[in-house]
Amino acid sequence: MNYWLVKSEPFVYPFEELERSGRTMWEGVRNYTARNHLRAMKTGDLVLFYHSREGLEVVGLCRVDREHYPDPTAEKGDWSVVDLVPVKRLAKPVPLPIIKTVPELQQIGLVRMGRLSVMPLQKDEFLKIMELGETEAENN
DNA sequence: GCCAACGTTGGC
DNA sequence: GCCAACGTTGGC
Repeated sequence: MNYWLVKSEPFVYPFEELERSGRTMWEGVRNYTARNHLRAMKTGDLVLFYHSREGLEVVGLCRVDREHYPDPTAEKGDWSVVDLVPVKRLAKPVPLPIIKTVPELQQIGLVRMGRLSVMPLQKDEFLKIMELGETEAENN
């Protein structure tokens, strides 16, 4: 089992839309590093869903339901997609500023390489974000 | 809206 | 094959 994080601009494709439709083809990746990560995804791998540009938080969890195949939206070049299905929305979204304060999460792509849209996570990194996202709103 | 970081392109 | 110029992403 591998763990990943993908970014989406919520005004283009929010997590709510994935929940509504029940499935999506993760199209449009045009970066070789991100594409190679898509190609490494296996059916059943878990994928955190992050809202970029607006929101700036991890909002949900989804799962790889179909491994990579050619991106039908690519007019030229060698690009790939996977299919994702929603698993659940996080009880509490995990904001980027919080992630940046967590020592165990300093190595993740979200922090180290801001422009990468598909990135792997270590299991403990994945679990840490899930833990933050599942914690009930506390104290305040 | 600005700009840092990174990727891509193209001249040489 | 180097590198300057340009384009894009995405946080701030």
